[in-house]
Formats: sequence, structure tokens, C-alpha cells
Amino acid sequence: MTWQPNRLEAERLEKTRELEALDIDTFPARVERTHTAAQAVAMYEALEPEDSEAAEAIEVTVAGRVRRVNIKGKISFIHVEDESGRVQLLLRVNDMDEDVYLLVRDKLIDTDDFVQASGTMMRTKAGEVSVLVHEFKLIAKSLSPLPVIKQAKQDDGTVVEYGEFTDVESRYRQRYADLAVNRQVREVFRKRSQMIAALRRFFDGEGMLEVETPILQPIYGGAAARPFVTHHNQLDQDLYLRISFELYLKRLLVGGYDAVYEIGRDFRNEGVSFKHNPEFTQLEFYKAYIDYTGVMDIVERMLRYVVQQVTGGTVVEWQDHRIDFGPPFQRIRLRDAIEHGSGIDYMAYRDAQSLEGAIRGIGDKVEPGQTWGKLVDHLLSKYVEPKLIQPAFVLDYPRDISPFAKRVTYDEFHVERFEMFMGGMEMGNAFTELNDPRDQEQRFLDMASLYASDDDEAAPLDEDYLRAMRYGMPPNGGFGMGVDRLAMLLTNQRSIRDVLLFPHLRTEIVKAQAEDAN
RNA sequence: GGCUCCGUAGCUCAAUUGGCAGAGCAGUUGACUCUUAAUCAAUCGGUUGUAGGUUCGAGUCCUACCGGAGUCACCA
Repeated sequence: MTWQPNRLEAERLEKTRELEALDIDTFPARVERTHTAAQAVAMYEALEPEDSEAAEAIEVTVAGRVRRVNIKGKISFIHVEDESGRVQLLLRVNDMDEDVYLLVRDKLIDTDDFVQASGTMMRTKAGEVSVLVHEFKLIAKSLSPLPVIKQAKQDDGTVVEYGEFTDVESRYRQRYADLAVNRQVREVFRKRSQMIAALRRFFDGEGMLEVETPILQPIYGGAAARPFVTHHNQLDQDLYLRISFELYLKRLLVGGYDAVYEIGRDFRNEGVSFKHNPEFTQLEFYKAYIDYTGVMDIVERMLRYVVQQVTGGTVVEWQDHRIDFGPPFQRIRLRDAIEHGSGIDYMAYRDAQSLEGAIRGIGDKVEPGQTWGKLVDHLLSKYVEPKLIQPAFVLDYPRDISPFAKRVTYDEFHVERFEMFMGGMEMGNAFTELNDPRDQEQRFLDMASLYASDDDEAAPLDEDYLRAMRYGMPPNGGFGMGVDRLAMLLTNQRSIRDVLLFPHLRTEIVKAQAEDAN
């Protein structure tokens, strides 16, 4: 074992040995729990007003982690927590096997240990519903103490914490400790889970089919991003972790499904930030016989449903804002949004050089040599995106930066695409999907010419996708959304890392490893 | 990758112009049969992220590295 116990851990190891010397199993396999902590308390409280004698006859066996031990000589209080909540144990030496009581009094039971207690329900003089314990046993020893947090319940029911476990790096690296100790962190991930369940319910209710498509792909595509590369040994073939699901899902419309969706992981080999993680959860759906206005209608209903399911209402508190999903979402054309935000009408500057000049003209420093499309995107993300707090659809993007969208009817220049914004973040992206294989091939070629040949952001031409499209693809609308970002919004978390259970960090050099290496 | 900030006991934090590395919590020992941030008394606890350098003297200043946060770039 490479573990070097610190002083506190050495003490716990020693206690474990003492317990074992008393022939006590410190990690038994069997537990006889009959009630969760919350159930035990609720049962007592339900019966107490009518028949307190019957309430005090309720027998329970509860189990959970010890959060606090308060020894007062021949009587002790232990707070035990399971996922449902906490319940207090009252141990009196008179009411139980003295040897067992002495284990508690002599501090062989530590905070953080898992224990099981059997007894009857009662209310203490101080008013707390508790288990009057007759039998008590250790069911798992904790060898390393969790970070110390003390909590007190105020009269109004709010829980105040004294002392904290706040070190961001430790919390991310040891999320198990973070979760074990920070109840509000557990709540964030419970909400995230509810949100994803609600998404599935919504799309299932829409009659869409949930599918699973390859994560390991021979050709990546559907977005512009650097991929992670891996290798299949037996086939001696390079494979890419997918950067989007788009091209596989649309193949399925060729196959005859009217509507499909997928919730899963995408991987992008790019910078990490408060809203970017190398692997992140994406939702995409594609539905035949609708265009992007139909997509907008679905997305609006979807968000209203999910927000309702997770928060019980239509309003989400986000930083200093209240985001209301009740009213119809704002819909504004990209061109108008950018002109409104920056004063620049990009249609007046049709090439990169003149647009760059216009941007410099408003006192903005941009790196020279960017493509026209990237400049438009710069204007969007700097002058429009941060202001879009309430849900908004920004419509009709230049064709150059949208290789999978159909042309609008009113000019040759824009395509039927929208991005969804809320909380000042881009949240989703949608098109009236291109389904003419000849047009699609030309778009692929156009895109390729925008990138240097050695730029792996330029996705390689996907011949198989074009082959699928040649068989005939129904007109359809599609949508993709960053699920993590929606989770940030619904749980009011500032960083994507706070809605990922195990966010990406540089590999930690654990002390034991470092010493092994020497 | 650039820039800025941060890293001190298990946790949360102090440490004056460079001058003996401290506190609360928890831990340990003792007291206590209704506590709940229990209380009271005593007590243990440090390679100040790592490696160098400057200095009589470094937690503090300098260099490099490791890790994290923020920001810019990148992410259509």
C-alpha cells in the first residue's frame, strides 16, 4: 500500500484495529435498514398529534453516515445522514448493551463512519424527533476524515454552515468529498439529473425516437472543432471522438424515421473555460417535414416544460437576473441584432478586409486576417451575445458560416439558421437542414477552402453522408443544445465545472505516485 | 498558448518594513443522563506547492517548475 496515513488517519486506523480486537467486523456485508432517515421522522410526526403512545411504539432500523457525535457521559447524541436527510439517535447506556454504548463513549465511532441503529421513535426534551436506540452497530469505518463542516438549523428552517469545504481544486478533484460534505452540491446534480429526465420525457412525448450513434467515428463532422484522435489497434485505423451527432442523425431520416434525438457526449480538443469542457453533453434532434420555425416552436415548448419540471415555475434566477421562460421568446435577425449592438451592418461590408476596417472603425481591435465569417461571429459574440439574457432566437446567418443550412427565400446570402441565447450564453444552434446533396457537396468544398489544408478544424469530406443524402432526405429541421450550459442556468452555477461531476483537470501527481517514481 | 492573481495544520483563515509560523474548527485526554456550532479544562498538530537563488535572517523578495482561478486568444 502506497498510502501514507496522516496523523488523523493513523488514529482512525488504530481505532479500527481496536474494534477488530474486540471481534467487531468493521466492514460487514449485511445491513438491515427498514426506514430512511426521512421516513422514520415523517412516520413519527404523522402519528404523534393523534396518538403519541403509538408514535413512540414505532420501531425502526436506520442506517447512514455519522455527521456529528455529542457524548454527554452516559447519554450520547449521534446525527446520522442518509440521502433522504438526517435523523438524530439518542443512545442511553440504560437502554442498550453497555459494551456497545462504550464503543461510542470511548470514541471508537468517528464522525464519517457508517452506522446502523435500531430503536423506537421519540421526541427529545429539546424537541428533536429521534431514534431511542436499543441496538447499534458499525457498518463501515471511515479511515480518512471528511473536511469539517458544522451545520445549524435556524428557527426558520434554513441551514447555516459553520466552516466550509470551499477549495475549488480539492472539490473538483475529490468530488466524492465535496458531495459528501456539501449538501447544496448534491442538490445541483440532482437537479441536473431531473433536467435530463425531463428532456427525455419531452422528446418521448413528442413521438421522437431516442437513438445512439457512434462516438468513435472514422470521419468527424457536423461542427468546426478540433477532434481527439485515437487508434484501433486490430484494424490499424485512426478514429476520432465525435464532435457532434449531426451527420449520423440525419442519415436516420434518410432511413425513414420521422424524428430522432440523442443525448450524449461530444468531445472537442480545444480550450477549457467556464463554459467549455473537453467533453460535454449535447442534445440534438432532427424532425422531418418542419423548417426552422417549426424547430423554434418545439424548442420553446421544450424549455418551458423543462423549466417547469425542474423549478416548478417559469422563472429561473440566474446571477443577478430573473430569466422568464413564460413569454414568447424574442426572435431577431442576426443582421439587425448586430447592427443594433455594434452599429455595423455587415451587408455593407461584403469582404473580410472591408468588414475588418469597419470593426476597427468603431474602436475595436481585431486580429488581422480573419475570415469574413469569423468577423461576423466576433461581432455577434462581443456586441450581441452578452446582452441576450432573456431567451432569444437570433435568426438568419450568412451562408459562409453555416454549411448545413438551407438558403432563406428573401436573398441569396443568408441561410435559415438560428442560434438560441439566454443568460448571455449561446445555448443552441438550429437549421432548416440542407437536403440537396449537390448543394451539400459544394458547401463542404467551400468550407474546406476556408481552412488551410493542415487545419484539422476543417472537417474532411464525408462521402458516405453525401451518398445517404442522394437516396433522398426529407425536408427537416434540426437542433443542437449544450446540456451542461442549460444545467448551469437552471442551477445558477457560474462555471460549467460546477455542473460536471468530474470536470477535466490536469492529472494530479498524488504523493504516493511521486514517491513510487523515485 | 499570453497576461494577472492564488497555493501556510485534516478544513477555514492569520502572520506588521524580510525578524521566534499563529487562531478557530476537528483530533487526543478528562468531566457531564436531553445535546444539537453542546459546554468546561488540558493537550497534540507545519518540509509554508516543488527546486534553486538573494540575505546575518525568507511564508514574505528573485528565477524556474507543478497545480488552480480569472482573463485574452481559440471554440463558425
